[in-house]
Amino acid sequence: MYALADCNNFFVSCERAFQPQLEGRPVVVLSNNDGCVVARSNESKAMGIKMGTPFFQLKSLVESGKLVACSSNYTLYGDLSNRVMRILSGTLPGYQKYSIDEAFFTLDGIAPERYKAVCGELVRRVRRSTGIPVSIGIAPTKTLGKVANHFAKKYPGYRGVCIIDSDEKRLKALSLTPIDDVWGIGWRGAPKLMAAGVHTALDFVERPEAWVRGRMGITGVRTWLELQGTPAIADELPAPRKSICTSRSFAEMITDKAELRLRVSDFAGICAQKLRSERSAAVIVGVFAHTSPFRKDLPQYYPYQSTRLDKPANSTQTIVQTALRVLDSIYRDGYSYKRAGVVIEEVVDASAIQGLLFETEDQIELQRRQDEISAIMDRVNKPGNNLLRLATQRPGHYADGIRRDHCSPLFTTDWNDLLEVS
DNA sequence: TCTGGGGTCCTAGGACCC
DNA sequence: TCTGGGGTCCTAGGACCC
Repeated sequence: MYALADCNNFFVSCERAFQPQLEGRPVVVLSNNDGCVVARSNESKAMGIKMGTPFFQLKSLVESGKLVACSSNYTLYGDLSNRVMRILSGTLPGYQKYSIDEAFFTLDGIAPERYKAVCGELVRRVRRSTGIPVSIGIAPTKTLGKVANHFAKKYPGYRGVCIIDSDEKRLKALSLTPIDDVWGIGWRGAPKLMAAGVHTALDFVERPEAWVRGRMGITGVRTWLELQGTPAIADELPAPRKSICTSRSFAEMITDKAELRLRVSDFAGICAQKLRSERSAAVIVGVFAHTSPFRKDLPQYYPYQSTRLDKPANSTQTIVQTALRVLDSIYRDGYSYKRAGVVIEEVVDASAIQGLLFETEDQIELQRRQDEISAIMDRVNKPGNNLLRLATQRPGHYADGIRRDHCSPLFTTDWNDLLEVS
């Protein structure tokens, strides 16, 4: 059996953990630049506020006190996520992190009659220790675990834990689950299914496999199997990432090449840091820059280009230099850039890099020095600051240039700022 | 005026091989 | 007049997840 633990309204719950006055009030958390809604409390969901709503459409609600809006504070959320996951994985076996706020577990070694008691106690302990409400769904497949989790969240009677462990419960749950709530059925697929008369998860599993295969391919069949109770989604080993991307929208449009180079340097520097933190190296470095798709009155430009390194690397200097070279080749004057990013497209194990056939002593020595400098940067810099940086990078906090007018303090990780001051 | 960021997997079609 | 069959690999785009 699988257990899926999922934090309720996670970003909102993180804000509430340190601002209890937000409890019971309609709250939303906004994306970077206070752009749009990325998390909602139950109260703001009940007001009809949708995921992705642009913040400017909600300003009057906030100004009249009917809604509280928080800028996103990912340093805080990341820290609370670690605390929650530590507690969960200390008790349940088979930990597989799925996202910042949810993880799958297996229940191997726990007697089935104790599932409810063990998970119920865990829900209470996470709440008590971190302030974060979490729900647990238990079922024979991951997709059914998601279904069970929905019920655990929606109905207080479950006290945070819902189990699907019989065919009777499974079919009852599927009949009560709208097809667009099913994990794996996206916003494009759901309308098509509904047009074909499939409105609930039960309608879906009653269709023949060939019907599903023809319309939705192999991924649809997997979801179909999982809903029958047959596992079809593998347990992923914690594989290293295959690509890494650091990108941001800008608070203001950028029309100046020098300014754009500073931003791209920052993004490349963060990519290099991420690579080193997981002992990986980059083979392909790509850069994109976008104009705003919402400004139909301005000329649009969406270039992306990448380049292959002679030898995989993860030093800040190499990644930044390479990214800037790519930027120089795609940059065109006369456009207002709203967003840019650096993408590492091929990630390899840093401990197994092959040397070049005709590499000179000088090249080897240069790389050794760059790696040493990067190692020092990693020791001094903490997530969210770049105290030690290249001259092509911007001074200051990584969040500079990102609008966040409603940001909470770094309640749990304020030592970053203390270090910066010292 | 104002609209996020970071991933994975699958598929179809083209290029290439024999 | 008549023009094969069977593979692999790569890529771009679509779909999905949070």
